Amino acid sequence: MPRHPQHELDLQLCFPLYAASRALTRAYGPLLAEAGLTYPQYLTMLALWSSDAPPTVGQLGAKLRLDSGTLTPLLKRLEAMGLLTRLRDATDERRVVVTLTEAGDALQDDLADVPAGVVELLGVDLAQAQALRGLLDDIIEHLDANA
Amino acid sequence: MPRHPQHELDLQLCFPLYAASRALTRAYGPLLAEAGLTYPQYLTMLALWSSDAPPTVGQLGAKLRLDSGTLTPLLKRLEAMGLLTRLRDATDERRVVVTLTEAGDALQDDLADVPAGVVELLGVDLAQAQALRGLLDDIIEHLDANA
DNA sequence: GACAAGCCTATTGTGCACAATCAAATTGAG
DNA sequence: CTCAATTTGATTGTGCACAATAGGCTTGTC
Repeated sequence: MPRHPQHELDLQLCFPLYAASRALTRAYGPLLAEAGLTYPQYLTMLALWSSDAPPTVGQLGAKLRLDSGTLTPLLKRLEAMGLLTRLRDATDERRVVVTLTEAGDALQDDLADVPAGVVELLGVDLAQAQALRGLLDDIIEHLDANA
Repeated sequence: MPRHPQHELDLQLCFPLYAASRALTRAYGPLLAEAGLTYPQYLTMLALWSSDAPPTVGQLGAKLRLDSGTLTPLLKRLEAMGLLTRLRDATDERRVVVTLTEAGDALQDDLADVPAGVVELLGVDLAQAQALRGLLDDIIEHLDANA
């Protein structure tokens, strides 16, 4: 046992959060492999599918909380797959606008059945899922505010 | 908006879990940098501090749910820092036993104040923390069981 | 219209995470 | 004892994540 109770708490909170995130990534891996996507790539596509207008790399990064150092190579891979285009904004050449191709948009239909149910995959009921989401959103907001 | 409601759910559950885990890693980063540790290295040290006897790489991996491909280089870095030793088990030379050095054991005192309070860092109260832990543990178990 | 400040993306380097593969050692059946 | 199956850790290769740095673009101010 650790000599310091805070470390015990870390082992009981930080570790489960870390491990659960990786376990979910692993669980999705095989489901997404068919479409040739990794889990971060899938989350990126989700963010794009839920966007009203083609976002810039910066806007996408804000949504996913990822910086350009992570997003740029990831987006280049998705571009190489023909799922999106990366084009400089003509009106502001600092910006790179990410636009779904037809194939990128169509992919959400192919992946419609991938999460046969996240809730079943996670083994929680809807109330637990909502509670979890609420807790996680609060934590994200709190951690980012104090960053 | 996505055309498929499952994708909406993924965005509301998978993404927060993913983002919260990374936000926590980022939050610990500066605190651990003083001691020269990364967040995964810190979790590994926590696991070692809480072990009764020096574990093998495999046992440590089972505890942290990390495979040897991840643990081996991580442990080599901790060994290079003088925090632990990696020695073949004489009775079964397939096994590598990980043993804390005196410095490795002493480090937990240096880091006693690092999580000035995970709970405050996360911005949740104790009841929420326990609820979160319970949910995450269930999810980890469920995901691993169906792996 | 020139210039300083701030914004935005790319690049570089380190360190996980994991799948796939390999090699070595133990175990167990005959 | 012998050999095949299993166990166990290392190695290799791809793909995030992020800090630090650099450089280009725009904007606001004169």
